Amino acid sequence: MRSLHHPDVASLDLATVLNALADPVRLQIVGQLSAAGGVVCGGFDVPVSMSTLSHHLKVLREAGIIRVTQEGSRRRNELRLAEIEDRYPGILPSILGSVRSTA
Amino acid sequence: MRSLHHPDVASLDLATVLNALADPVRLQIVGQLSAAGGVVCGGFDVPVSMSTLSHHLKVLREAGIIRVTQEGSRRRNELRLAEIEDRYPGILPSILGSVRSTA
DNA sequence: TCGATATTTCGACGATGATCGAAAACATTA
DNA sequence: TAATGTTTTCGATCATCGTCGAAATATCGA
Repeated sequence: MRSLHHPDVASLDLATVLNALADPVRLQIVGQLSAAGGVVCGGFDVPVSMSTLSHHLKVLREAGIIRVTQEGSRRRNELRLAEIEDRYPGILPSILGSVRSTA
Repeated sequence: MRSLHHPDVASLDLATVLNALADPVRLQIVGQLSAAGGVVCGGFDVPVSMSTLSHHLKVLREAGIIRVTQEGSRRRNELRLAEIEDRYPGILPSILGSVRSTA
């Protein structure tokens, strides 16, 4: 398979990161990833088609928020929690906290 | 003058708030508001025209991030720091911290 | 009231984005 | 290799967004 590109932490852009999180569906996705410990694959509970979900996961990956790894015939998505915390301290935890209390 | 609408804290939407912050120019604006203690009016240092700046301020206001008050012939813009902190704890401080260290 | 200053609104334009279904690509197993 | 299940890509559509200049609105001072 074609290797997936994950931006280095140092090259992350704050506006890009925030933009990736500024969508209801993507907030659901990161919320579910956070709740499931980042182990969920394609079993997200989102109100969009599979192709649209794939698009959102790509946005999150290219923004540096999630890491995608092949696992058999599926793909595992996990939050890059520690890395983003290193670059933008506090942002992801506070958003995840609000996501979980709101959704 | 027509009274400016400011959404109540309880009616804020997380995706809307994040979307309002997910723009380079608007990040500059909130960064300057934070640095100036939220007292700056139309004297922002941004690389866009006056009408575009006005548009960005409207987006921030309608998202609930800033409060705009008339002050003579000018308008004062200030961050709704405490209110947003009450609704979404940690988000704005962490973003402001990253904005100031990046910009 | 008139003029100057500050800000917003009004089109308009080009770019980006969310969405879908269908088709293609990939990985596993028979 | 063929069949199956999972995910992505493609092409298209419709909506939203950032930007500008010009015109309109609002406020203050002479």
